[in-house]
Amino acid sequence: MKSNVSRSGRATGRATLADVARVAAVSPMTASRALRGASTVDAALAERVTAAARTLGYVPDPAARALASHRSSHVAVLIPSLTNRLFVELLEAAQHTLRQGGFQTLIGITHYDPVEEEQLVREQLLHRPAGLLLTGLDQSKATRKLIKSSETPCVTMMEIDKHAQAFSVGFSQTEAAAAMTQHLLGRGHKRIAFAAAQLDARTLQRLQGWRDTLSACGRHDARLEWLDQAPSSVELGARMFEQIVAAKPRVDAIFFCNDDLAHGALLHALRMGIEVPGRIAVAGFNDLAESAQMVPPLTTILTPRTEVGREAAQVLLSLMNKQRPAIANRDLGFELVVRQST
Amino acid sequence: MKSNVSRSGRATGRATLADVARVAAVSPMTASRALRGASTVDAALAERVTAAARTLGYVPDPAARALASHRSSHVAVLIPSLTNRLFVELLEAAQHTLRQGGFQTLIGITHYDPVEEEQLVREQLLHRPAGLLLTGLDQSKATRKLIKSSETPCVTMMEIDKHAQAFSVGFSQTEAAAAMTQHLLGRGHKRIAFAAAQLDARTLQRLQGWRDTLSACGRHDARLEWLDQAPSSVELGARMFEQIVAAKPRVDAIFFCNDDLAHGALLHALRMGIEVPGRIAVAGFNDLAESAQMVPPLTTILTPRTEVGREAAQVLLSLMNKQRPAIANRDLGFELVVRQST
DNA sequence: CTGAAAGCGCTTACAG
DNA sequence: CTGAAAGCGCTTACAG
Repeated sequence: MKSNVSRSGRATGRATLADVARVAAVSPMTASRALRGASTVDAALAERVTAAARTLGYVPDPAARALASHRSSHVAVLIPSLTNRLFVELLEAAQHTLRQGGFQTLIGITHYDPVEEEQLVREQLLHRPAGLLLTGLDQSKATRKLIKSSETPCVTMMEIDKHAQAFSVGFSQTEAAAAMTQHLLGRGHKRIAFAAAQLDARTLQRLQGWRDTLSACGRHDARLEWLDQAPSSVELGARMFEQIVAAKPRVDAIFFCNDDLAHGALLHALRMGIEVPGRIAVAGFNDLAESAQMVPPLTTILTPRTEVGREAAQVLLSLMNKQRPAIANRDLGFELVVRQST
Repeated sequence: MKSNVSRSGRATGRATLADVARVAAVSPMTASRALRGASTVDAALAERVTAAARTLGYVPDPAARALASHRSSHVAVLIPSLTNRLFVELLEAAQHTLRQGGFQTLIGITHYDPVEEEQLVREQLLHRPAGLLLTGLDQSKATRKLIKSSETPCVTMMEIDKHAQAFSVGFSQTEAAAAMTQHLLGRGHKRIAFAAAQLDARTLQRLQGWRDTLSACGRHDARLEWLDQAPSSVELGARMFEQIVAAKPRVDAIFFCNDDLAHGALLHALRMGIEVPGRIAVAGFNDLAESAQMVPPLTTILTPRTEVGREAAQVLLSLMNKQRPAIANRDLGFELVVRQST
């Protein structure tokens, strides 16, 4: 069969669409259409084409396709960080689903910075990605405009766009934080602090959920907002715990904006011999793998990041396939996981 | 300036090389060469070309370049897993360096399986990546052949290829494990177990380092090899710790093949009220961020994964630039970090 | 050192 | 429903 494959000076030796067409005795156009599953092709011809492609081991050249169609088989996934495991799991799920759909995943790290995000989107757009997966809804105006004018399908992950300006898959960060705060109140805690790092948009939404819930029952105290712009880490959680305990001795519960910080707090409590939850309760957010193993096991919010990554990729897949998804904004919810730390 | 940009029916509106050439009053070939930094171009002409490109905001079309040159601006990075943070840090460092070199990073997950790796390499090669970054040295014969015959530059990460069949950047897993075992012996521990999960090539090399060191002083006992093929996790570490303590009460130190397992062990010791290192010592491997925060802080091996990712990308960058790196195999070493758990 | 020609392998746009 | 022509925007290979 190799003899059917053209081999001019600059060719690669791989079977081309022209080879397939020749073997199937149709024009390259018909072969192209048949291989892309166009319904306008006669069934018998399509059959011959796919058979020929199979025999020749034909694989379309992505570069040629991209050049002619102005669309690649790459999807760019932009996440804030790879240090936070939340985003790693998001990326992993998205990558898996995209691969099954026949797309390659390009990664970009925004470092939680809308300006860097804009820069990355600009770069990616030059490569004409088939689609874009972004994290959160805090894109700059320029970013949105770039995407819109490029007509590149785009889905955002982790938050819900209530105004439905974009396709989004996520859950309500505010409601999740409110649910945790409500749980702490239900446990009888009176002075509930909120400790957060990084202070990205989602963290601030969690702060809002905590504020709203406590305000509603007259328990909000702005002095119990413990905010630090530094990146989140186990070590920072330990430090925050120590500071809060020292500065606000009457605080009886701390709601950390994520599990990493809460892990640090639990470990430091162990080190200082402070009883959790007896003396002070500790809650987290995300439910990372370690949280159930902590001493004591951590009460937290289970966030559906794997489902978010998968669903977002699925929605993007249908958009890239020129189909409008039924729901522009998918709310995947969250789950309060009560363990022994509260 | 927009008026200089060609706009036929199918064009994108972006400035093309032909536009640049026209403005610079040279041929497209000279423009092409000048923009790629070819030294064979007259300095004055090159200057005119770059000026024209700047004025027009010219950006080369990656698809066209790939189609004509059979080489894309993508580098595929294949790692075993995104669950193990070691590889995430490796990926992050490589991605960062590649981006600075003007390349985009495509990710592929092998799930520790040479067959899946082969499949991924095959797929990636169809897209004609500019280069390949692989993890470890346990590629299948077919994988090596595919890469070789495609003439794609390739660098492996994490291990050192002593036989120099490939370009590699890493360190000796065996020696690192030997150093830890030696440390435990030096602390006076007599019955040192080795507990491992996943059992990939690198884990087995660590096992070997432990075996060799103990055999050398007549202390090797095969019954103290606690091996489990399951993926590594904090939870599994806790379970292994419990099992070893129950089954082998005279074991006075456990060397876990990675920090995740060791974290689980330390947490479980806390839960069971077993004193570490008094009753039994615990050591890990990798030095993840949490290790210093554990109770007690974990003794472990600091592995240079960030440096490995960066250096490997750097070596690949020079290979893609047709330069041979000075050293085919870079040994980046490791560091024994002694804390309170041993 | 520079350039005219041809080609990479597809798809768009238009006819029929 | 099918196809001949042209084109996407670069680079290779060859001349000069």
